[in-house]
Amino acid sequence: MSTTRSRATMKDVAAHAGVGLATVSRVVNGDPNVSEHTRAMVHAAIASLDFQRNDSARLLRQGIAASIGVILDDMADPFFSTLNRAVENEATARSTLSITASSNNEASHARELISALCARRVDGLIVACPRGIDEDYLQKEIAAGTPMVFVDRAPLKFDADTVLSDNFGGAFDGVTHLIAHGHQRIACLSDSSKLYTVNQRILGYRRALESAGIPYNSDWEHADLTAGVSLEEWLKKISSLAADEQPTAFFCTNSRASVAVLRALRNSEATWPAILCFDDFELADVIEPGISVVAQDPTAMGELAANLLFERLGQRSAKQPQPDQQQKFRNSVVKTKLIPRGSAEIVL
Amino acid sequence: MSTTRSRATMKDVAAHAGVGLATVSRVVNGDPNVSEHTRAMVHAAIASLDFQRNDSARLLRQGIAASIGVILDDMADPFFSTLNRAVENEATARSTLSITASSNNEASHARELISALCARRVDGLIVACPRGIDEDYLQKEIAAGTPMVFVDRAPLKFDADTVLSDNFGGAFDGVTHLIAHGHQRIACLSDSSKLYTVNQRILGYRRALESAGIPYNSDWEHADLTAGVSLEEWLKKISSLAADEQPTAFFCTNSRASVAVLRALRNSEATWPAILCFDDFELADVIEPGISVVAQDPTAMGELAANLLFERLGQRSAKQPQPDQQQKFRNSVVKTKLIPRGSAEIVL
DNA sequence: TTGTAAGCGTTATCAC
DNA sequence: GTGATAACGCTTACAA
Repeated sequence: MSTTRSRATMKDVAAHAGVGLATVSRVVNGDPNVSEHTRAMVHAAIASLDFQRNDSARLLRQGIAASIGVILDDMADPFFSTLNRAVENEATARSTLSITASSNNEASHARELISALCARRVDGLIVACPRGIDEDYLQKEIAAGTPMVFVDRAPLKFDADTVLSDNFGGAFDGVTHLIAHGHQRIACLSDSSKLYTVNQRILGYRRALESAGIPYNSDWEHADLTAGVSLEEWLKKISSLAADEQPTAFFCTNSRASVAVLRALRNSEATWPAILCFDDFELADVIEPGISVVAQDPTAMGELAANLLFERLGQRSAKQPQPDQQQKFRNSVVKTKLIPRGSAEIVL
Repeated sequence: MSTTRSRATMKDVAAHAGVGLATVSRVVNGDPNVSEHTRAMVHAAIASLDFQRNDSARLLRQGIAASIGVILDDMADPFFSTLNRAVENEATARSTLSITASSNNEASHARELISALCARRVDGLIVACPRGIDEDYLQKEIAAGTPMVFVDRAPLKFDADTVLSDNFGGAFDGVTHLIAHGHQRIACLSDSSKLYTVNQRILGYRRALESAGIPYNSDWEHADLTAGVSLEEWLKKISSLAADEQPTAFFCTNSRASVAVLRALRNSEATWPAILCFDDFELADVIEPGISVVAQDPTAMGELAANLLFERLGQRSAKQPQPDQQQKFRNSVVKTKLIPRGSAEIVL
């Protein structure tokens, strides 16, 4: 009952039970080749010493970590936390620990996290890699034996396993949906055009306009809510246009943009245009009118990524397979889904 | 450039550089007692072999993990993800890895996670412990040498370090705020009354009524949105009352309840009562009217918990301190903050 | 069935 | 300065 200085080891258990170290190990691991008697002795010793096997020592010996790293932008973002949850589930199902870290989408921070996890010899990594990260470094770690699956964004300089959303297609379909509801003047509002995903969605937006034969107007593409013309100013500018010059619909390319736009509209006098947002968010159906969205499927993405990673881990531990087999990377694209809730189906 | 079978070890580096193993260790750890020449040789070998120190081996030897575990209900919940982020920051500042896991607020799952992390000998744990968890087990692990700090909810059977929100006080102040705005008939809507936090808030609600001399009406306390009378039915029942019998204000005791209530109101014909929600949420200010909330401070909670834990870890590694000093647990209560946004300031 | 001993990749304590 | 060598706590041949 007194404060134990430190946890009991197998050696302690062995001594206490008057048996050899290996026997304790056998008992702990359920090896059948132990007599009933000794097994009982060992169990008694284990109980009386509150022994619990030290997994890090075991794993060191076995040369595996039984853990994977998951590096995403921000766990507070529902998209990433849902994706992470899916990975966590897959990992748990394989008795593997998933170690999560938020990079804040900063290249240097992500690199540090990856480095820290590789130093601990995690078996593999699932990474949403920030723009500008040192890709040579990533490649080096992969070559050194830590497989990585990239989610949401792919590295630019080299081929790898990837799981991405259908950003382009989703945006295309969404904007086409707006067009189908009679909109011709459609604005495109983005958080930061520097993000890969946002960029793809902008391209999808442009292509949809193009396909419908609608002229492109660069004034309607507000690319960065933080720099240049602020969203409020932009809204004011738009409102001051003649009625038949104003956009009748807004396409928001990510949830940050969506929130900013909704907040700005809420605080302005402007009549609400039709709105379609890329990425679903809680309460989207509670706002009046319900916000129509192009929903991603982070759960599917997480599952796919995890399965891909564990497949790699499996074939790594197997006898060296055909050397070129190793190089075949898989690139999955997960479909998005348009969810109409009213806001995009308005005809002005 | 060929696929390295496995990562280089210090032994490999030593051989490659033609020096002893210990020397490599010295170089890697920046020990000054190494000649310039050998240092250069070793660095060359390290570079050519792409050597990276195996931290798990190092940590095993040093008997520490340089990592802590964080077990919370659900990382997708903004309250917990924000709390976790604060812990993560504190840990990073101490070169410590924080390993996060979601218990889903299930006792058995939480126990498994705690067990898995203790088996890996994390240095300590920050836990939001689910109701019904085996507290004897927790106590055993703590006694065995893994300090734990409990956040959001405290264990019932034993004393420990805790960091809690001022659930009672926050609810009391919130409901008092409603009363100050002329409300007398105030309903209290909860997700599940089985949650400790929700219970405290319900008690705060009752006490506020009592303090104001307002009679308590058990019909207005809808304790469980999932069981018994569904929220929709309850709303209908309430609406059918005479106008001067209906509650004029709703107090929602957690964010799940808030969302459910807002959604139900949105889909009903009822005129909106005054609304006050415990726990802030994104878009609370975008909904019309802006939702007033009693905001918690998960960042402060995470910081406090982490600091408490690291303090314990510090005094553990120090020479055995006064044995009774060890037993003084700290119980912090973090204040909440009332944020009026309009919904609670309505006078019907 | 059981014990001894050699690792896993480090760090730490010695000698030299 | 430098290099053996013994830990750390475990698994796993290999003997007995």
